[in-house]
Amino acid sequence: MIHKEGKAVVIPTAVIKRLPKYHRHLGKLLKKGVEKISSREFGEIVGVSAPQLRQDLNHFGNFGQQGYGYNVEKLYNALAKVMGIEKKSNMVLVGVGNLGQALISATDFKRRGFNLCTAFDINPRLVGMTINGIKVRDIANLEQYIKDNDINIGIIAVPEETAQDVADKLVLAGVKGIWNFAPVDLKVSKEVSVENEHLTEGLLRLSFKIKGEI
Amino acid sequence: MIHKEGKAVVIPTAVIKRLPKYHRHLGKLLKKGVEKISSREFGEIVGVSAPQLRQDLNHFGNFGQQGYGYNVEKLYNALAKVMGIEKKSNMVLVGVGNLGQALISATDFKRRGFNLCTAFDINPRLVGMTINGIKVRDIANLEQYIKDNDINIGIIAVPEETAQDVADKLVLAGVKGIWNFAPVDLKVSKEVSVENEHLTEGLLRLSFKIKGEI
DNA sequence: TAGATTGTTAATCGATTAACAATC
DNA sequence: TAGATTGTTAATCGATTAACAATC
Repeated sequence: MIHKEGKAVVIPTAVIKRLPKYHRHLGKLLKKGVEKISSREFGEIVGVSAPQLRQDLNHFGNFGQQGYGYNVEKLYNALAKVMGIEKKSNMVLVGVGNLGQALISATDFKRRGFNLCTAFDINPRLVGMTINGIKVRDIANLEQYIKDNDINIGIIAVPEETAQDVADKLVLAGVKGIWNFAPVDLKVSKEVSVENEHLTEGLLRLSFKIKGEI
Repeated sequence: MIHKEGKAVVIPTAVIKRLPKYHRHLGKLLKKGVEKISSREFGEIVGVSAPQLRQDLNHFGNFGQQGYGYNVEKLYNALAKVMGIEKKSNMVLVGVGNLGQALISATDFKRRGFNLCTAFDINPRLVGMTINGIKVRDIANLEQYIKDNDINIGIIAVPEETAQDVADKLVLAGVKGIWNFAPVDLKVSKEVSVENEHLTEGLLRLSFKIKGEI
């Protein structure tokens, strides 16, 4: 629960969805050396209206300054804190197939405060290998590893059929969040958060837009 | 533009977002041999309310029957048609790095009416290879290939820095849609649709949910 | 026919935008 | 101080839910 001036506030889901985009663009501006930006300019960059941007940010605090705008670095750090990425999150990956290997090699989220500690697979040919500095372990050791290494996020990159099973194990071991790439709607106890990457859904939406707009 | 009873209707974006999920679950029900389903039962499965489900579907036609519910197969096919996947879409992939190779090997979207024809890369060590039956070609041939092979979707799996450049080339060659995996907001002419898979954004949302809900 | 469940209108809820006073 | 731009309230817009007549 977020608190603002002592009161508990529920953040609208629509706002939460936009925060990562704000953070990403602030990172780019920071890299470019931009010091300050107005809600109008920044709204244009991220594709939202200026009032919406101000509304969104004001759920978390008053980061701007009248007559000036927003300090890019300050806002960047504030949003990082809001999203809980100033302190790194430890993650494990389950499933070292093609997608799993791609995730091991991905650099984008490492830069954003996430730390992939190890990977697990059921395939004995993969177990023991080290890919891009990440050791692949036997899935039998999943629970113990999670408990011993302060892991709070599990990434699921296994086939559809075993995804729920892996999710159950992750929850049992005590992860707080699951980043799921299997095309399944996982059922987990409601203390655990799930974020689905149902890639094919994006492709179907694209198809709809193309074919529906003739 | 969708037409219903001769009138042009704009479909709310919120509805469009849910269609792929409906389609996926209908496919699963069909496989299970379920013949009919009520909006209440199906709503429970997909996680929306029964009235919302009926509202959503009625944007496209009256697929149900009072006192009976919906015929699973009929609805499945109707939605496939709505999303434009009864006729296969031809796609090309640009960027055969780790993620690109994972996409080449992905089976999920092949089942859903999408046909990956070939891949392109700039790296001479990859050009000429065949991965999982998909030939890797030199990116110099991108435009000609798209024009010659009735390609309407381009998949971008190249690094951030070159993504916009690739998008420009795809648009110039005449694709109608871009499925983008680079963490960039592409700028394209508005006749072309873009669907972004900004994976890290999902992870940041997950982090927010975990850290924000203490 | 009676029971079930849709299709659809009206009511509610939530999210976005407009407007402007506060203030740097 | 004057100009700029925020923070915030009120108005509008869009999406969801409730309710029920239509009908299989």
